[in-house]
Amino acid sequence: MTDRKYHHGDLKHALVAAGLAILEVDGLPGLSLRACAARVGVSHAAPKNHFGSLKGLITAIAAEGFARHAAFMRDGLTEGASRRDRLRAAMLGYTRFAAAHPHLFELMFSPNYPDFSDETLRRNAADSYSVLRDISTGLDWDKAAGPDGQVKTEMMLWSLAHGYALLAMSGQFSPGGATKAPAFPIDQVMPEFGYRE
Amino acid sequence: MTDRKYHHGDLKHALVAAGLAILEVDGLPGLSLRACAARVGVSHAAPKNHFGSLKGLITAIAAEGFARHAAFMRDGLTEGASRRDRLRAAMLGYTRFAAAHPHLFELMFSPNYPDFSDETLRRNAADSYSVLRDISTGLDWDKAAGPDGQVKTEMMLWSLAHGYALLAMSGQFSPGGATKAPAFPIDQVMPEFGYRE
DNA sequence: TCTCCATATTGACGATGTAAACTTATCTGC
DNA sequence: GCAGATAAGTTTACATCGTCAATATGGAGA
Repeated sequence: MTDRKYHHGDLKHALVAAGLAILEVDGLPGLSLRACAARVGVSHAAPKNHFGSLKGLITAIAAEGFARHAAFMRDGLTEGASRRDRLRAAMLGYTRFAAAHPHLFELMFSPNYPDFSDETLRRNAADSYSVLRDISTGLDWDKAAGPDGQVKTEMMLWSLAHGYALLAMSGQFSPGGATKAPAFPIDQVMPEFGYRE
Repeated sequence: MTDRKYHHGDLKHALVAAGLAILEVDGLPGLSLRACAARVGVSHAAPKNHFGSLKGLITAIAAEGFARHAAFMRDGLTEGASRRDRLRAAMLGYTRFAAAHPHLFELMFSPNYPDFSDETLRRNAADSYSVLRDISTGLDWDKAAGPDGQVKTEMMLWSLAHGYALLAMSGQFSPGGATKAPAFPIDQVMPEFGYRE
């Protein structure tokens, strides 16, 4: 059992971890199959056996990203808090995740990179979406009338969080420079709702 | 004066036009310096003289994209209509542009590709933003109190439009498939405002 | 122990962005 | 009108990337 085995043992997870680490440091342009393989200490063609192509690896990374995204949002939700506070906490979690991991966030929602028909990716993305969905049930606002009010409320909250996250990320809310934080966090840019407890 | 001149004459604009055309057909992955050069009928290194690098060409394409984006939004704004209608028209214009030119829209807001410190890009983006800004002045809603109410209103509207556009574009609002249109257009997912005419 | 097969390696190919050296046409000053 | 300067395009070359085919390795089951 040498330090450098021919069979890695858990190359699949190791490559995803390497990809996540590369994203944090070099961003999307630095993410390549060869770079991930090199970081794990494996030949450049090894990833092909586990993920068919670059798209496959990126899809796996995106799936892991959605899992972390959901966990990030759930982190601020203490069960006892009011509905109002929990909704705000989830929205803040959404945007804070994007600010903390901008490149991963961009990869997750980039129409080109991941394969959105992948089963685990769909499941993790749906789970992440369900955090906002669960909290937004029964919110009262002017568009929430009729059988589609729930869907419309979800669409609005998700759009708001997603748009804010991306625009803040690309520096559009801070004309002085992309590194500066936006003037107001998202909970100061949300409409008020009536909360049926 | 042959048909095939050594000096193209207007290569800079021709390359941007070629890039836009390639985007419509092949999307972002098909956009490359060499592909644009080939489409114009010029050697693969010719673009280097006008744009320093791929980032330079992409920045020019994004700037043109913002100009078209602003025009798209302004198209629905008839001067006589009510403020309420104009706001809705601008929001619909925002999302419809993204639906009509998804790859260009993605390029415009991708944090990696364009150089957001470029002067014309900043100017065109600011002009595009000003369409929403102008319409949203003086809207009454619960967060619009105080000296920052105007900024918060702009941030909310922009975030809402942008998030909706991106999520709809990547098929997140239509679980059946990315090609299907979302169930509700954005004007049915917006909060109501008080309008000070 | 022997065989099968998933796993990893090596080498190669075409495509891409970029750089440097070179060529061609247009412009400028006389 | 002409000669040098300069802008605009070409050619060649190189490193890197994703992908493929052929090969090597070692563990699992008989």
